Amino acid sequence: MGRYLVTAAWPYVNHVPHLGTLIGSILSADIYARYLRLRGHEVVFVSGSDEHGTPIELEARKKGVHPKDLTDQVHEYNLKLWRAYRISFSNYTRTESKVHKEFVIEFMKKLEENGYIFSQEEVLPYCERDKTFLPDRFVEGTCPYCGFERARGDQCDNCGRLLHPTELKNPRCALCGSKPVYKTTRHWFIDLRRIQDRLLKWLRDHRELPENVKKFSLNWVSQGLRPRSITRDTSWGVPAPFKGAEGKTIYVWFDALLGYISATKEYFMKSEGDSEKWREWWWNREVKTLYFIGKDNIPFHAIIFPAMLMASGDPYVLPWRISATEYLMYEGQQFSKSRRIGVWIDEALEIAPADYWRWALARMRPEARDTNFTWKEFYRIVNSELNDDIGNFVHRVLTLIKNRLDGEVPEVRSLADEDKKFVEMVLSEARKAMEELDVIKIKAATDHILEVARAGNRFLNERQPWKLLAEDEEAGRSALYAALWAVKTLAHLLAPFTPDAAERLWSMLGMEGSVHEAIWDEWLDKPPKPGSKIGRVEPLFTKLPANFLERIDAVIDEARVKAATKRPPLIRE
RNA sequence: AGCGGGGUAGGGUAGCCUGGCAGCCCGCGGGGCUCAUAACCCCGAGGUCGGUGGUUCAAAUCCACCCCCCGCUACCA
Repeated sequence: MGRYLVTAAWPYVNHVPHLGTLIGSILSADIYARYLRLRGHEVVFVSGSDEHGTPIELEARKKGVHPKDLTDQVHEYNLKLWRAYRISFSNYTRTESKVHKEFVIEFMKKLEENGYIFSQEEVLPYCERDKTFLPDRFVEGTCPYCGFERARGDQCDNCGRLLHPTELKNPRCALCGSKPVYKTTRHWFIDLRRIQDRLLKWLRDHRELPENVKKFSLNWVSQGLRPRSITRDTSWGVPAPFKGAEGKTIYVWFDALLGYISATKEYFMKSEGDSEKWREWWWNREVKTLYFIGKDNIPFHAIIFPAMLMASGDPYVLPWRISATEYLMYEGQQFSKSRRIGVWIDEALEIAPADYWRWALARMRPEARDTNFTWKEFYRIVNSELNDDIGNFVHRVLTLIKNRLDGEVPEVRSLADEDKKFVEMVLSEARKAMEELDVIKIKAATDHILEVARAGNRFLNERQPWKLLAEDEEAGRSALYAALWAVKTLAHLLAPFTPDAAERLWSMLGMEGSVHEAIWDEWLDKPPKPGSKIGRVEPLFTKLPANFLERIDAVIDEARVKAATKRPPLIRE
């Protein structure tokens, strides 16, 4: 038994998360956290709302409210959504929490004490009308290379050239359109150069990082790290604790990354009233830490975060595994809040239950390349995989036992050879699912779950227990017992993926307790208990209506309307 | 432009590290079964493995160059 700290990237709460955010970090992490618990490990699973930063400040300003009003509402709403999606957080907190802010301040002071912080003057674009410094991408203008009129200060979206805001012709503030001026300001930097060698060695020797993360990071670090600014001229955020930095805040990324630690601290404070216990997890080399993120986040988790931990001088455990997904596309396009492309996770729940989304998104998890979410694929996964393959197999077996054996799990002296062979095959698929999960191949694991159901269907067709029972009762009972064993195996395997359905199946099987507490290492090989009574049998899943795809536009519209009424006022459209 | 990832039947994917008849799911065509949620099972058709060149007895797999998609490039998060 080990200790695992599972983390999911913190959603940025300028809006409700979309499906890509869900599978990219939080749902993947949840499936994994559930899996680890089912393997008997001690798990702390944390995440939280990422609240600071310019985009939220501006969004709030646009709505005429304080940023905290906005993030209060979105945070509370997201909490409800995570519950609805059965995300099994130990703690889902926020960057505005007291524990977090204090932690960040202490941590930053430590970096300064250790000599990793220095300050330097910079000349940055400033909007006098909005009274704010503008991040590069908030300066718009005409691209000096291709003439595109809506080029951003960091990059031209038309020709792809990297730009600097001073290069833009007719520069203007992206918010109000007025011409920015340049003002001198002082910022504080973390000197990553001093950690470069340690970081390089750590990356090189790392055996658990996936290829894509490792290569990318090694390459980046070997090219030489530069100091990185960690303060911003804004009041929205964690106050920068450095001497002379009054009125400035910590750059949102550095604050958010430390949330993994502060969330753990807060968890033990809340659950055990212990404000020191977090160190048993973070200052402990035996603890394995996992990070579930999207591919755009690799540098922050594989370079900057470990660098910060090293620079602290404290014995922090460095990332053990970082699972970076590619992107989920929506019908061939990027999800986009501003262009209203995609489905948001509250809207999704108005279309299908959480279990269906959890399974479908796991099946579409972009593990190797960007993956396209299509309604056609969603429909196929729900109707043909969940219902036809899994749900119907379960239903076949349970109704047979209900109708032919009085709903009682049969006593079988010894399984017939072909039944034994089938059970062995089922258990071997379960082991394969575990092997895939052990290396965080979540999608591949679901293949083995489906294979159990498919093999089960094949087995029923071949053995025809309904016929056997009439010809040779003992043989029929043996076959049904084997089939039931497969159903029980499915209940275990489905638990991390479709927790509600797995639990319902568990009780249909007449099992006691919760499937989520049945540790696989102890339970998976256990045969169904003869004599126990099958509970009320009902379909595990139901299909999406046959005309679902035809009327998908209407379905989405209805879902949007319904979801909108439940949203807090500041994010209602 | 540089760096990382990816391109495999109509769609979704495995295989690539370590070369040996290109595997699986959906869809499609045909058949079977009747326990079950109009389900399930079997058989079949469908591939210039992004392109070109090379190494090799043999290349999806190794090498070189090129094309396309995504991400990052240090002030979006």
